[in-house]
Amino acid sequence: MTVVATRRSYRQFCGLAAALDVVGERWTMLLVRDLALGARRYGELLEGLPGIGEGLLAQRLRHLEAEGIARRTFSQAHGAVVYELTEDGMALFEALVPLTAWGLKRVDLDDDEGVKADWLAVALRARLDPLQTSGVEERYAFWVDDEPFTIAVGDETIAVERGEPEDPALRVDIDLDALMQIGAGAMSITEAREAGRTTISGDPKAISRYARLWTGIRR
Amino acid sequence: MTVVATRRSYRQFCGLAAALDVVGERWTMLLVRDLALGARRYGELLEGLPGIGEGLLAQRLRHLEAEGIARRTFSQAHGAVVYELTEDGMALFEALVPLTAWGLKRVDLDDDEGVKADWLAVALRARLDPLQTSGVEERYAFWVDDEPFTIAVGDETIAVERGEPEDPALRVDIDLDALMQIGAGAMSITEAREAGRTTISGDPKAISRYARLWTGIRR
DNA sequence: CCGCATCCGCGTTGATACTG
DNA sequence: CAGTATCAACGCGGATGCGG
Repeated sequence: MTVVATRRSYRQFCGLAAALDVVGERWTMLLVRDLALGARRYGELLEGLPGIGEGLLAQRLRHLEAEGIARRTFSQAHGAVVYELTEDGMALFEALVPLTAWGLKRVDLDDDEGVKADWLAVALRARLDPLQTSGVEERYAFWVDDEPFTIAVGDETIAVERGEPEDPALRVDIDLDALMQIGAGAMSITEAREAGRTTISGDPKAISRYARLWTGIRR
Repeated sequence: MTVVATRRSYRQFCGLAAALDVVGERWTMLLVRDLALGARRYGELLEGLPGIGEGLLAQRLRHLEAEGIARRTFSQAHGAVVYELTEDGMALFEALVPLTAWGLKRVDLDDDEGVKADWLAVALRARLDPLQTSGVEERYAFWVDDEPFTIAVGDETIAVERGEPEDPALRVDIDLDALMQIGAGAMSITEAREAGRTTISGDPKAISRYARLWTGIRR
């Protein structure tokens, strides 16, 4: 018979240790990252985490469910079972953004094996500062190659999702390689613009509000 | 001979994955946390991370060194080799603060009787610097909610134990939540005082000696 | 004692095969 | 497609050893 799974715990009276007791094991935080961009099916998650064992993914999902971080629901849109973050799971993702920003400096540009637009959306979110929002509720269309993303801005909140927004206040187009180089600090936005790698179109005031969101980027 | 250790990597173009490639393995983030409180000796780190294998600690330290997160130096003050964070290591610690804050909500306040108090004593001890002792032998009463601790100070020695001291030189009162927030950097001691979350009473000179013991804490 | 290196037993992980 | 079962390989924790 199976023995009771004695989860390994740091058992320290500390917020960081408590967080790591819950999401410190391999793949768990990346799973939260993938779910942060929207509801995902089991197969989509597998695809987004190359190298994870199938059994391990099932185990991690059950754990996130038990901890109230993710939720298993039936999606009309997908016509199938999907996993999505709870409110607390979203709060966790927000808490991971600074760590993501720190790690961005260490991304290996020459290792584009397995580049995915989704991961860039996360990187995108890590570079936008919710405190710079103007309070205006609006959405920006952000196209990376032929992949559309929505940047939804509200009062001190920013969400980045896959898909095209309705009624966008502006539209940004950029190719994947340029975005990678900008994110890693290897190219400035101005250089990308001059090289025709990116364009912005829309209401100038919206562009001004949008530009203010960016942090830690060479203009 | 042993084979070259092929470090396991997520190999994803993503800031979070890159960060976890560096500090995602077991104990590593907690090690950064402990180093963030000031330079520490090998033995002190071992004491602050109960359960870590001794060999593993050495391995993690070498890794943090190679990644430019920690530095191995000789400390005049300690009279021994110590490890300390680099500037980039400090930036990493800052990036962990929101995750710590998220995890604080999950710290089990109603943990089994002794466990809570024992870990509290360890956490307390980790933030006091024996080298800052004045040489005066005295004891401080440290009350967390309704739980009394004794901080016994001698000549470059500090011991923290459960229970109420005889003849204390001063008395500190603080509520558990405030103490954890201070430890996580989410609150300064001054803020806690102004909010009436903590009080110190006793001989002003003893208070001055006591205050000097604290390291790596926002006042 | 302190600061590690080495070895061993076991739990966790990764890849493949299998089932409804 | 959404998982489960199985097993080999790896990471980890504990004990031991060893020079300073």
